[in-house]
Amino acid sequence: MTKAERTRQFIIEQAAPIFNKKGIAGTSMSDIMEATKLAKGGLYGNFESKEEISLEAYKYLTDTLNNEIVKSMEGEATAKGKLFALLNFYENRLFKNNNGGCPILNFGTEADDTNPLIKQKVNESINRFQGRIANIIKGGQETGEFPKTFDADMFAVKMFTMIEGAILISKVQNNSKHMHLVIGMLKVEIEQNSN
Amino acid sequence: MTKAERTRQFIIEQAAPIFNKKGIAGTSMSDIMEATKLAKGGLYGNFESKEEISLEAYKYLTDTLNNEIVKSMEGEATAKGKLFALLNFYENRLFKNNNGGCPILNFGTEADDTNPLIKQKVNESINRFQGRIANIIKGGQETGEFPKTFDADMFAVKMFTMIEGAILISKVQNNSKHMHLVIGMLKVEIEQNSN
DNA sequence: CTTATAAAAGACCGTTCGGTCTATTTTTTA
DNA sequence: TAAAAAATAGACCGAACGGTCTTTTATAAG
Repeated sequence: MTKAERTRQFIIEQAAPIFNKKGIAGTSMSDIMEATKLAKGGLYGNFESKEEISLEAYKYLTDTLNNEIVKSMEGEATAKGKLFALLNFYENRLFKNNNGGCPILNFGTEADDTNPLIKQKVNESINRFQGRIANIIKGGQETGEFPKTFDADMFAVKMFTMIEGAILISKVQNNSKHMHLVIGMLKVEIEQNSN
Repeated sequence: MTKAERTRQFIIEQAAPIFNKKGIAGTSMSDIMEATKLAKGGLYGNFESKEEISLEAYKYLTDTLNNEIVKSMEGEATAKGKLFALLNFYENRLFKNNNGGCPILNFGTEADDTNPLIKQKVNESINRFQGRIANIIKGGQETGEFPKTFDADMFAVKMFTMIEGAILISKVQNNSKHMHLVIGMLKVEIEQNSN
């Protein structure tokens, strides 16, 4: 890893939570200069533009989230165990590290009417996250954990939308009350659909 | 209504969809000048700052949404009829008028880490919308439409979070597929909980 | 250790930002 | 319709914006 590669990665990691909190339009290059303690030359020597940094920041945020999710499900042998681990992860992570919440929610709402490139990336993230949930359920149907009548794709939509909605409410209300309620409801529904 | 009052209202109405699409940070006074065909003096003669316009724009967006919802439920005699009307409203409105989607979602995600005043207003909106759903269900329990075992507050949370999540996905994916799925699931659940 | 190369500093650029203020126009009142 | 009052135009302001470019500093190779 060359010096430039390390610096580039460092900039992305420092900028990511700022973009996630303040948005792309709301984040200035001087915000990133301050966070990284780098001057203009340090930033523009490693990136073409603010837009490029924001795109890399989004990728970094979702990749990190992805890795954390995979890790949280490690060691879970059953489909139900994986789903519960995933739900526990969302329930606990929300206010753990103060990095601005869900990047899909933050970047998605900003980009949908303004930024086609980011919008496309968010679209891919949504498909990946929802697909993961559906695949866990389908896996559970293979092993007989869940009945075939349990609609995996539909439940994935329900789970994903409820979690994102709960993140919105929890962030605005500064507490995890609604997140807890939502996670609780989802767990009940999974239990009810278990063999 | 004086001239100034009319102009003020006109500015709010023209600015509202811009803020809803581009966000507060992403909207400039020149955007509003262009939309209203007014010069600086016309805007600052009626408002203190951009922040004041954005606040009034948010109030206008949510008030309008509120009125449309009330109107959509007019003539519905039953609790179930009201809930279905509300669901149909969300299902149909999403891409009808291209005004940027749900202001609670848009302003909430932007304001949660940056703008305490707007954040507080969004918080109130969430309570109002959720409270309305819960009250409809509780009304239906009074008349015997719904069993007492139907948890009104919990279902209100579920309905609200699923709708907001579906708006996010639908906007990012440029189609109503997920909104239709979510509305369908919610209707099924209401039916299942009907006497 | 010297030298070629790579990376970062920071002065500088034009533009746009939110906002002010006076001159002018429009509206209202008498 | 004339005068007073209210409302808007638009020139102007300093600051901050994203971005460029030359100089300086740090790294890496011989």
